[in-house]
Amino acid sequence: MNTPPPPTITPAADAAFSPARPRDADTTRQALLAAARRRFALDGYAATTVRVIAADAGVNVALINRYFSSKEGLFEACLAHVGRELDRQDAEPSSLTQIIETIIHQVADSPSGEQSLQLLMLLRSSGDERADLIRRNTLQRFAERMAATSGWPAGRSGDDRVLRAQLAISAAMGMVLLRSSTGLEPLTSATVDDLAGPLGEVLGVLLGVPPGTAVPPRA
Amino acid sequence: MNTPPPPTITPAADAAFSPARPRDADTTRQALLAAARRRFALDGYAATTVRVIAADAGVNVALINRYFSSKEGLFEACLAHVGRELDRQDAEPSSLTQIIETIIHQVADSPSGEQSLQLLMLLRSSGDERADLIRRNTLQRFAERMAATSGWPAGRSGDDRVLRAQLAISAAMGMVLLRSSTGLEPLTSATVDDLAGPLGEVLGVLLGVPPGTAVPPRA
DNA sequence: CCGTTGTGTAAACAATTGCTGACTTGAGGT
DNA sequence: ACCTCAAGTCAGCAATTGTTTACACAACGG
Repeated sequence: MNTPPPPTITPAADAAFSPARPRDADTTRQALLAAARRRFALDGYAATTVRVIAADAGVNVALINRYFSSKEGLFEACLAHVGRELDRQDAEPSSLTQIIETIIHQVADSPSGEQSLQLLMLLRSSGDERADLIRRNTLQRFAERMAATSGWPAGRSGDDRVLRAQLAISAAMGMVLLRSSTGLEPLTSATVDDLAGPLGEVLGVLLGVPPGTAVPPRA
Repeated sequence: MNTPPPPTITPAADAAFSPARPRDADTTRQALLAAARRRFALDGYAATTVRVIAADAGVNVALINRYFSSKEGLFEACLAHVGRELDRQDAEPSSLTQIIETIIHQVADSPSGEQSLQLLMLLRSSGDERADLIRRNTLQRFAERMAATSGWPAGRSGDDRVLRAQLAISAAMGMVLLRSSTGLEPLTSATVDDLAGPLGEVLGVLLGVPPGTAVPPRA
């Protein structure tokens, strides 16, 4: 095959040498998870090879199969991690404007930052049924929590609120994806302050911020 | 390798038998382009194999290399096609609400419809420099045309208008992607009428539809 | 009628993929 | 000190990838 070198944005953690890595299974598991998460999120599942992940983590390839059974297993573990992280993030009930604030920070973060990677992972598919289920469930919980907090007055059906929440999520993820996968300017280089305004308006419109209530123009 | 069968949403055009396909080079070229476009858009570049594309088109694998030099070449051709199609689509200057109408129809179309596939292609990357350039240029033209038509009064810098146009595009593409790659409900099964409302509001906010001017609630 | 040219097919190639087995190596308990 | 077993390495397999090469078939001009 001659697939071009993966679109690696980040040349990977330079784990070229760790003079004497302590033999800790849990540490290497975390290293593999972190490396895999980044690669899967940025390059996609199919374009990511287990050898690259192992190299990023500074670990032997065989350990992926030892600790996660397969490439699929590693992918699922990444997805599960993102799910937990996303749940934890907005565990306590917060106000609508707080949620919007959170999302803005999540997506306006560097396109290759940890926050963005989490959202990107939810767009990546391995074609595996079980992995797709995890992904769908995570998105579903995310959307429903958002819909529950949305500020729509009575008269709007629950389904419509969930739909609008899902649209809000898709808008946020679309932005992150476009920023990370294409070098589109000025979008890619935009700062949080640049994005907070329009993004706040979009989320406000979708989640039903009362017309008067201005979304905080900047962080 | 043991990559699971590609996430093929569509089992592909059942080109199993064409009793006597006329030997027309141009026809097969188009067939390959159409099949490749669908696969690339829905499954991504890396997850799509040339053999599957050829099978979809009902032709031999070697013809891909004959007519497009390589898998990369075929991908570029798909991208170029999308670029032309997108340019053609909004060639004549139209009003802001017309543009919004067009986008709504483009994205609210079936997630695996031709219109949606075009947008999805712009999110797919092969890692090749030249292909990525085509993609970026297409997006750039698209965004700038949209920004030029946006209804913002003076006082807003040009850069901000382009940024907002790019955000509009990313929101639209995010929605299409989420609809096609996850089975998220009710988003995936939503009809044009369901989506036209919220989508119109989002695009209106980003592109500067004057507050009074209600976006047509439905097609 | 035959040959030439363009179109399509088949079989094989080298490279890469995910994965496995047998092996070293190291750390901790007694 | 030694022994044990988990942690890590290495070399290689079987399958799949993109691509190429040599060949078969159909149309068309002479």
